[in-house]
Amino acid sequence: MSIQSVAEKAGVSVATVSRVFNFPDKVTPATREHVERVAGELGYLPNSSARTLRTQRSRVLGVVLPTLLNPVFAECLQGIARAAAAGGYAIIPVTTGYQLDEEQRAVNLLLAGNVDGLILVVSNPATSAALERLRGAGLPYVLVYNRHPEHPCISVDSESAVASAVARLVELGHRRIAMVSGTLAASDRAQQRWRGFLQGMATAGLEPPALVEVPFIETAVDELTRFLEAAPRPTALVCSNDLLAIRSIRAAHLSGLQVPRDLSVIGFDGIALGEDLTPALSTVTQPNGDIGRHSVELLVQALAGGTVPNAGASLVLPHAFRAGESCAPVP
Amino acid sequence: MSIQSVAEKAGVSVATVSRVFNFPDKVTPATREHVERVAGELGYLPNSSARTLRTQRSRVLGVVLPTLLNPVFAECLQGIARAAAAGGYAIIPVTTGYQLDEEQRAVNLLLAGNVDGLILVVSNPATSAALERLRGAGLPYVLVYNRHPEHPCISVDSESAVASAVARLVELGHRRIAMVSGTLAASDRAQQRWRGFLQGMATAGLEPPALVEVPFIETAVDELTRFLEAAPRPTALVCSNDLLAIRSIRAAHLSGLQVPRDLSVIGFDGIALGEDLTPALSTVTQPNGDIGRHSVELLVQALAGGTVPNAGASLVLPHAFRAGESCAPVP
DNA sequence: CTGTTAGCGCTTTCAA
DNA sequence: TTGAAAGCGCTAACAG
Repeated sequence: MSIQSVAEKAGVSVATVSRVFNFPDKVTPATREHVERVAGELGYLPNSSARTLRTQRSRVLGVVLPTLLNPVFAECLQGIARAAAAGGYAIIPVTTGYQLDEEQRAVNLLLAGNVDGLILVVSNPATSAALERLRGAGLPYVLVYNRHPEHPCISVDSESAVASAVARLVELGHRRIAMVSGTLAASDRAQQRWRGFLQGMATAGLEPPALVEVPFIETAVDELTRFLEAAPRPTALVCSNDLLAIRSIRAAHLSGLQVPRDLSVIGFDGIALGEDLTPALSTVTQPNGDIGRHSVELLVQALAGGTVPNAGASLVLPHAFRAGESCAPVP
Repeated sequence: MSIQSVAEKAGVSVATVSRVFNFPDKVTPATREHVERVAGELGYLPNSSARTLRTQRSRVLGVVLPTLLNPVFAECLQGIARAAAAGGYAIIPVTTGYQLDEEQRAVNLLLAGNVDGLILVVSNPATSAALERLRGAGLPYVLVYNRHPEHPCISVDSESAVASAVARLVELGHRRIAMVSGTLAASDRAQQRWRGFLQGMATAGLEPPALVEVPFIETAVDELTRFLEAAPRPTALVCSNDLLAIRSIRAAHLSGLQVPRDLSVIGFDGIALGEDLTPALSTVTQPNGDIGRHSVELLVQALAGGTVPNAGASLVLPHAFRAGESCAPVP
């Protein structure tokens, strides 16, 4: 089904058919209706490759994410998908599994794939080769979750978010508070959250706190269990993300500790599922869907204006503390 | 950066450059290396739209899913993404929010988007207009999770899976067992699971059991709470999916019931997160990633052979029961 | 082994 | 308002 066949069947030129689909008002209502009817009968759909080739716009956005297995990113992608659809864009998501080489591969793939722009979360914007390459290519992009002064980023202020989470724990009487995180080196978010933690502890005048770095998510529970069984154990845990918080609660349980009675746990991310858990997860919520939505809007806006989003367009969205039930006063 | 400029700079014809990228062995090693170097210097990447237009193959697969907010589908999509990438395909996912009209819209969008094939979960294959349209279009597709004798489907035998889950509960001494499900009318999976439940109960010679239909996932907990507080309350719940099971446990908690001491709960889906909960979720696991992977492989295989997957290629993958901790004997 | 060339389906001047 | 025609970048005959 090509524009050609529609034109023939309708007895008009291909240019007219094209106009009917692209600039309906540039065509007499009569011919327009006629063409539309014929096109409908033939089940004609404009070929998007041909259109892309001609216009140099694919109306496709690439999305690079670490994984879909963490609901944070699934929620964000959902937000991206909705906003993109609303704006007439399709998306091509690629996951990297937190691996730098996959990050590269993903960007290359998308660069070769004729996407109009890219939304991505990289391990670390300051050092990402993929990001460098992307910037070099001149393709519009927006980072999500990452924060960096030289790139357009949609993020939240993790640092102060974690600091105030610590303050809450301190108010509840906690003094021995530890942080649980994935590998710091692997993620600027983890680093920011750790800094927020240090800052919160310093503000409260508390001891240099412990960091439990959990390199492999699969073994998190084992490591945490070990940590919780060593004395003196903390009375509260601040976790770098909700998945880790959930695993920490599990580890506490395996160590015979009850949350929040014996141990308070705070997560970070605000995944929807946290609210349905028992105890409901106390966490710093990020507007994951909105983060996705804004990234699309920023990109689409720039695309429409023929510009490239720059660092000045960065957005820091509001975070919040969801009280939940996994935090309690020290007895 | 076009093939043309590479050809000129390398002093060869465009055909040669094309061959270097598509059939490297059809070119002298010398020229090949030369062209590759020049292409590298120029940062040349073949334009995929032009290629698609010419070859009529986009190497893109469309994916239609209800939502990414349920980890089942996120896990499946992750499997799809991996397998697709491995096979040299990109994916365009579209979510429908369980809405029939969105299902239509998604299929139309993808049909117009030059995808080579579609992977989809529809509400009900027997009645889906979108599926009908798709079949009419002659585009290769595979259903996932759905089951229907006239379509190629990757699924598990939910019916017997639920039946045997019921049998386990019966072994544990349960007699008053209820099922918790989303709207039956909205999903063939829910219907299959309900049938499995009925069958399991019948086999055990138990009373016509209760069904708690939860139309809106947001209000699930309220409804469940009400149900659990009415007498005589069940001693066990079989839930149509893990999210519902998690909410059921929450509802039990809100009603002052402890799981599994006062109430046993079994889920369905086997989302990874279930293992990290406390109590760990007892559930019927589906190989979500594999379901995705197989759907891609089936599609890619058909695509390679120039055929269309048909109902005969359907796969029923093995399910399993993950014992977890949310089930216990009746005291 | 390499080059020439037609044409995939569409949009977009430019003329009529 | 409509049409003719060029050309987006690539692949695949076909010829050499």
